[in-house]
Amino acid sequence: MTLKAERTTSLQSSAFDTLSEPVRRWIWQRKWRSLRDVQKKAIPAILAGGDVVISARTAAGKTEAAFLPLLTRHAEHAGSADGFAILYVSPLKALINDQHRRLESLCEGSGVLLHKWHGDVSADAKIRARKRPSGIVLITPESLEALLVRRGGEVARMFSRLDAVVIDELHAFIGTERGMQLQSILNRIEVATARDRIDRIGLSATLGDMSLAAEALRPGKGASVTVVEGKDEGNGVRLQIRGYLLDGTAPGDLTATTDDSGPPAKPAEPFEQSTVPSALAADLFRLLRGQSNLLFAGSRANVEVYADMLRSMCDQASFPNEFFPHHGNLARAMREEVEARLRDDPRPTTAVATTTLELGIDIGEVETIAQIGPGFSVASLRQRLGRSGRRAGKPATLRIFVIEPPIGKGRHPIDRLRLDLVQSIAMVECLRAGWCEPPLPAGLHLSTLLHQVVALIVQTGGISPTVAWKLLCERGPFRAVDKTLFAELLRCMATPENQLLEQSPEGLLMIGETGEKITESYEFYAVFATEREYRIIHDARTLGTYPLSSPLARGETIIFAGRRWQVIEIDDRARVMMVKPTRAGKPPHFNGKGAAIHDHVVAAMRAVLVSDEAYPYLDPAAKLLLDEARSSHLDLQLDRRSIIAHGEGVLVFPWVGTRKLQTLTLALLAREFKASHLGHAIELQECEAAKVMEALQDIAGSPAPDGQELAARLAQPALAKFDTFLSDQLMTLVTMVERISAKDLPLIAANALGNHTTHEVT
DNA sequence: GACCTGCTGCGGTATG
Repeated sequence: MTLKAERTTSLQSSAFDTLSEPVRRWIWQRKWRSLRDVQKKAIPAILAGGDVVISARTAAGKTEAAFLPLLTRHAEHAGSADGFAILYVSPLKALINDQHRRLESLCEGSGVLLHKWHGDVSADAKIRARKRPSGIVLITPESLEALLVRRGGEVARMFSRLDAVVIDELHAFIGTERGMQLQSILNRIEVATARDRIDRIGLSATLGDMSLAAEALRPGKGASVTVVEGKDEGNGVRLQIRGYLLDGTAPGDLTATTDDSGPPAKPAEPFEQSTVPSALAADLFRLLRGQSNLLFAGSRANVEVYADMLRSMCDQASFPNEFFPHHGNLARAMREEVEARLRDDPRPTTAVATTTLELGIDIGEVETIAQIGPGFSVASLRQRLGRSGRRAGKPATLRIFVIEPPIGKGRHPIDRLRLDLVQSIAMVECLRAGWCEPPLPAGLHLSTLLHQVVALIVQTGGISPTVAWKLLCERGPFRAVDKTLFAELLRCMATPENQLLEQSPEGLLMIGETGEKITESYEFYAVFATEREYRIIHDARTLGTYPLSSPLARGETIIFAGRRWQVIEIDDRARVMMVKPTRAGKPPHFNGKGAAIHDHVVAAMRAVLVSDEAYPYLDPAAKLLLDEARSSHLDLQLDRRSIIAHGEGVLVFPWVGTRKLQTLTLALLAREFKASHLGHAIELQECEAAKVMEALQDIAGSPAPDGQELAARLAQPALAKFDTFLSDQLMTLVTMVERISAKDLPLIAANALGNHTTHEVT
């Protein structure tokens, strides 16, 4: 059979035949042999009309799966200039630039205009698009917000002919402030154009439960969304977990360490960021050098430490460097250099990265993925794994490197349980079982609702409170906010201190003095909070940014952008730090906000400790560490109890996720225990096990509290961007709903009691 | 025990 005949056969699918002539011609020109699985499924679904979620792994052709049928639908209107036809929303400017390149020829062939629209696009290009609105717009949520706020009067004209909205990386929006804003904006567009429903197409990574993505695409009506899932066309997975101890110790020396005489041990301090076991350093160098990889180091500080270490190992061995840091505080130009080298340069390259390289930016194919420690979610483990194994016949390869504290006499039970290793195994097991974290249940999102009220007032010029509530909360995404709470929020916004809004004599909400001020600044459009930062500059080149809250002194040294520097000048007014190269350097310091591990993962950890399953993907050192963990678990009798005496105090293991652990800790603090949460356990100082059991039994047997008292104990810093405008009462309400789970408290306490009877603990 | 993302309209000056 000739090549052409072969292609004719495989392209003669019914899906292909339903596409418009220019779209089919474009596919021929690309010399595609056939449509990908996800495209064949998505085409009929999108041509039928209605909302669709398209889910498949990175690089499975989701973009074309959406645009081939959408352009077919658009064929008869092509060329008209009385409104945009398709709105594509992306969380990243870089992705808009990638997609513009991908769609250019397709749109040209179909006679459809294609507009890029984000902060780096010239005002001129935006004005031209606005004057004769037509075709496709690729835009960010923030630019879309700006368009609605600044050109409120033109919204109806620009979008009245809108056929569909495409949301890329839908999963990245779910459960976030930014996602709430996007849902609200799309709803505002539908209302402004008097359209009941404009079709939405969501492009998403595969989630454990796709109904959540459907609900995120069309809040309240998720059941009406068609979900299209692409078959995984991957080549299998190679997984390994490798164990390491800090230098001077070896795993497997358990007998010498169960001696409980002497003072009770404290858990090992978290490792100094700069401490990398020498065996781990040597293995990373040996396993990664000579090919292209991604090394996820866990934090920006660790990215710098590992990149600096591996670069100096290249130097010492007289090899050219092939390890480069990549994180959010590095200058865009430096990050793009690393991305371009991965994508286009034949030289082997390892990017040492944070989550910056998890999203869909085009970096081509890498051989292996490496990760330091268990990480924080199964979802991100899955995203990372999808970055390798895309070449024919090559499996995805992932190695997790786990560091455990050294063996010492009378180790703390927490250390003896090797929880980082156990968590790594638990996460891999969750991944293998096809589970990953669902997004958090919707919170109140009062910060973003406050923002949307201000934006809506500016967009419309004035609106009645009832209409605003119906639009934003009843029809829009802020479903958890009833009329009473909305009225309280409005009152809070109108106080003399806030002055965000005022009410006209006719009862319309109007913009207040502070409202005017904050909407004048371009900083208004984004709903997520950001830290203020210095720029770090060497020889007129910006290396990146550094938080104002971790100031450095003149003369201090720092590892940054994969090199070592000394601060020579600081300009606080201009917020600039000048640096020069030097030989010494300490790791940089960024402020993390804390991670939350899901209940399901912690339950899986306990299952790993209880079972005697041998996991084939453990290296010998990791096997020994798991043996230690299981022996310790038995030794501490944690198979039969969850409360153990330790020194002068008590340890409680409820085996629940971070949020519930935090809630139980608060409840114990409220009962005057000196409680603090520690890894996956709660430590209570200077108390007896029997007293703790009594308290837990009482909590387990009492009705769930409303959480106000517990929330009042917790610090309530303004976390979300507009929290500073909320009253104490509203802030406490947000804390109750979004940060603790009081309704589960009796169950958590019962869990912590396990199968104890009062006689078991002495 | 963490990470990431985004930005208008104007006035100034330089360049063709």
